[in-house]
Parts: sequence; structure tokens; C-alpha cells
Amino acid sequence: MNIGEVAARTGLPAKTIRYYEEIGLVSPLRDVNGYRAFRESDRHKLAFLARARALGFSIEDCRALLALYEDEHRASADVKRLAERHLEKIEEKIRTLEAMRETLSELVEACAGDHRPDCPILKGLGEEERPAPSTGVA
Amino acid sequence: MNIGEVAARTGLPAKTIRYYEEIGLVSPLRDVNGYRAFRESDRHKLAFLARARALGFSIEDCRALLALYEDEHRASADVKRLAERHLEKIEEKIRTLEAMRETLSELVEACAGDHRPDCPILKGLGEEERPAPSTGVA
DNA sequence: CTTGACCTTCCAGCAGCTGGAAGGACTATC
DNA sequence: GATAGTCCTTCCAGCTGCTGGAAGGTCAAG
Repeated sequence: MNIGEVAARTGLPAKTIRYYEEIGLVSPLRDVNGYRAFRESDRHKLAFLARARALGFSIEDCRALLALYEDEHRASADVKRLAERHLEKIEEKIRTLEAMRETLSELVEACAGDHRPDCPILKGLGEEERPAPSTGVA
Repeated sequence: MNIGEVAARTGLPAKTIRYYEEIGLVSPLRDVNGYRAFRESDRHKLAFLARARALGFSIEDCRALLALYEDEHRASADVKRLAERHLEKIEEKIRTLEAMRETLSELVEACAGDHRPDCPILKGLGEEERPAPSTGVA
């Protein structure tokens, strides 16, 4: 199987597959003409990688997952630990993004979006943080 | 004001401030000793940038926002458009991450996480996509 | 024999910093 | 005046995970 076919069947760009070989995630054989010769097992590994990447696992996590995948004597606890840590990172990212969305959508809603220069978005970005937003009652 | 003080007051690392100068986001003066001499306006700009970056705006968006900020004849519509586009990207990212979280948390929950090798997470990653999950009824 | 689609390697670049080396400048203390 | 410690400077390299492009080899069809 040449790289083009593997690319088509895994959905990974050929460039990416070459890169994965370079960093040692797959090791296809070589034909006499120098072309990479992928076995079924290579294609399978690449498909595994594609799915792990699609779940947001880092390359190093993928490497670890692949090693566990190939290790018949693995403990599922090791896999689970890895996945849980990743899940937490995802949740953390979601929280960060939701905070951004919250702030940003407030600003956007407050902005007239017309020809005038007054703009709560720029105002919000330009303002020094307030020491304490008191109610004005001493 | 030296870079250290600006860093402390904006929360930006000195390295980042130097980088922002390099890419033309700020242009502090220089003392005779070669040290950067930040004016209040520089500090203000950097604080603006820090907040815009914290909302996830790209550097190029920040550059545009800064230009609008400094332009008294801007139209708030331009700012709003930029912010809305960014908001959409954030929402897109959130959706992607939530899909990941969904899939991943299902896998994690299904995994015993013990000493045995059987692991739904690895199984999920290793499986070829099904042609059609029929009910078995022909 | 040429065309075109494939494949190869290598090098550069993206974003947005971050780390480290090597060295100058300033402040305080002895 | 020497020394120590902290600040500042520049420059270069590296991080993640690819992606694009140049220059060239290979193969199948006509």
C-alpha cells in the first residue's frame, strides 16, 4: 500500500503520515523504488492515531496510547488514567473558552455597531481593572 | 519605566513584551543605557493587549483592535464585526471540545480501570468505523 | 517519448511565545 | 575600588503539529 492509499483510507494527509514516520509513530517498510510500503498493521495504527488525535490527545499521549494498545499485558487502569487526565484538560479548556465567550458576548451585545466611534468593546479592553466596584455607599 | 515594572503591572512576561515590540505592537523609547523606557501610554497599550489576548484574540486581531482603539474616527461597527467573528470561532472551538468530552467521557466511564488489559478506550480507538450499525434484521 | 500522477527528500514557516547563553548596567555593601 | 546580585540587553534555538513548496525520481498510459 502506498502512502496515497493509506492517506485516503485513514483520512490523514500524506504529509502527516510522513511526519508520523519521522517521529517514530509508524515504521512502514520500503519498496525497492524507495516508496513507503504500508502493511495492514501500519494502516491500522495510523487509523488509531487519527482517532486519538481527533479526540485531542497530544502526540506524546498518542505514542503512549499506541504502546498500551500493543501491549497485551497492559492494565486498563493506565489507559484510563491517561484518558482522565486528558479529559480534565479538555474540561479546563472548555471552561476557559466559556469564560471568554461570556465576557465577549456581553461586550458585543453592548456595542451599537454603527458608524459612531463609541464602543464598549474597546472601552472594556482599555479600562484599568477597578479596585472594587462598590455601590457608592460609604 | 523599565520592562520589569511594566511586566509586573501588566502581568505580561518581559519576554512577551520584548516580542510585542519586535512585531511592532509597541514602540517604547530607549534610555541612554539601552534600556527600554516605557511611557504610560506604552503600559496602557500593553494592558490593552493583555486583555485582548486573554479574550483569545489572535495577535493580528489585537493589532487591528489596537489600531481601532487609537483611531478616533473608527466606526464601532468595525470593532463589533471583529469581535463577532472571534466569538464565532470561540463557539466553534467549544463545540469541538464538547464533542471530544462527550466521546471521551463515555469511553472513560466504560473502562474498568483495573489490572486487566481489556479496555473500551483502546477498543474504541482501534475499531474500524462500522459500515452501518444495523439491528441485525435483514 | 512525453505527459501526468504519484512518490521521494529537504528546508522553511505558521502562532505565540519561552528558555538559555553571553554580556552590559546599576545598586549596595565592604 | 572590588564584589555580589539583580536588572537589562541581544541573539539563537526550540516548543506543537503539522503544512507548503522546491527539486527531483518513478511509473503507467498513450
